[in-house]
Amino acid sequence: MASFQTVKGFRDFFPEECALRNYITETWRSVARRYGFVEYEAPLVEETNLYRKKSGDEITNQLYCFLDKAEREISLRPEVTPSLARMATARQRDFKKPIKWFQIGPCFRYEEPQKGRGREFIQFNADILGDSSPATSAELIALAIDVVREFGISADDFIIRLSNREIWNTFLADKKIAEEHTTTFLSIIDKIERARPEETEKKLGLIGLTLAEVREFMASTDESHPAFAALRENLTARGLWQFIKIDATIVRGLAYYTGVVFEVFDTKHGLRALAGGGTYDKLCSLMSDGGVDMPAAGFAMGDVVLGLLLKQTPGAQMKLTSAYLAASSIDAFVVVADEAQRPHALAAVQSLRAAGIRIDYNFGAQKVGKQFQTAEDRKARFAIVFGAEYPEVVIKNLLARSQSAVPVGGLVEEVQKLLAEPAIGPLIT
RNA sequence: GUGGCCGUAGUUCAACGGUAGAGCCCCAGAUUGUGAUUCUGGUUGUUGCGGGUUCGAGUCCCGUCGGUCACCCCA
Repeated sequence: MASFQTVKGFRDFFPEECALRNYITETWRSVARRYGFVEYEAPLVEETNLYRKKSGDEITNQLYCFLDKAEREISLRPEVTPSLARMATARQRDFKKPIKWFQIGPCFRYEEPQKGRGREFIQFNADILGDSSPATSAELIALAIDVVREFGISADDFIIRLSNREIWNTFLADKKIAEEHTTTFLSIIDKIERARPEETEKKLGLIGLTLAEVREFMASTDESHPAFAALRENLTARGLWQFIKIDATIVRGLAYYTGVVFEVFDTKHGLRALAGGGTYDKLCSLMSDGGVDMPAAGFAMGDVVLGLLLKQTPGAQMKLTSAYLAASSIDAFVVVADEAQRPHALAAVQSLRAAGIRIDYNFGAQKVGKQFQTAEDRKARFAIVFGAEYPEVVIKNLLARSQSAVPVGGLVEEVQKLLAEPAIGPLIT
């Protein structure tokens, strides 16, 4: 038994998990680029005050924070948006608007680990700054949809729940409710499906509302509401409106959202939110003390819930499996059948690798049968045998179980030619 | 931060309060130039850690660390 364990809530990435992580991050990156987003990165740690300034209690009591050797208050980043706002406002004149940026990297939250939640997770952030039109939200939602679909998760498997905080602002204004109650009110709405009705009624009563009138307003809010008109037109033109479900209870806890808010959920497994985001037009102004007033919108997607969903969705799992195979397999295994030929085999190993072919071999003398077994275990397509017949070498196709001999001088070209052919072999491996 | 369940070999799990075991994995051999199957042999533990009860604790009690699930909230 090892003396050390991982720190609570952190995880090891053994090759299988690492392949999953890489597959997820590479997919995020490729789809984001397809949408014209450019990658950036921010520090893993920031002054704790950066997060205090931006957020309500939700984030700050989940901060993974500590004092460094110079007694500075430091936090591991719980999210990247505050850093983004700091970076973007600091140099906003250097970039043409709209700024379309994405980021992929670990974030940390100090909370109790549970299903779909650790203290470390990898997050994908996509944000658009400097354009306040509904087209930004539409672009982000479209990106979120295409990212999820790229993993092999189909329209049956997920849904976007969409709302807009402005409909509640209008509602409160109509009811003559003071603006100071807005935050309290939104947190009641956020919990309305989970809390007991009597309690909700009581809390609403304190700010001068009844549950009945709130419910009536919610029931009357659907996709025909004017607040969604432009977004609906945009996403309908893209053929993506079918993924949207209007849900007025989506307000999102983070205090800084101002308009459109949305969350991505799976439809079959009751998992936590896959992704969430919205518009946050005031954040840049807040973070720059009024220096830069720049509209913004964005969303974040985490790797943990997504990974759970990928493993549970058949179409997604096939892609996942082939990504793992591609990450762990080699093209050919060099078998040293006669130790006297090892120097020649090593020379060939180097030549093959220089040509970009993935090659492995056994470090020391080993029975030929064992070497073939290793080649099989490594999912190599070919075994290349160096034996007494050198300078002839034998190339064996491990799937078709056929073999041929070539002079060593033509080995690299021959292997390249064979690898270019489609793999043929037993369907069941 | 609060609560439930769990912690035994690399791994999955057994073991009535009474000598810590099995399958798989791994290594070697049967098989000295060809992959399966099979067979044989072998390595591996301060039972997470620390106290307590007991003649005796993997087992019961307390604490602690970790895992897991839920609350809270969210990626």
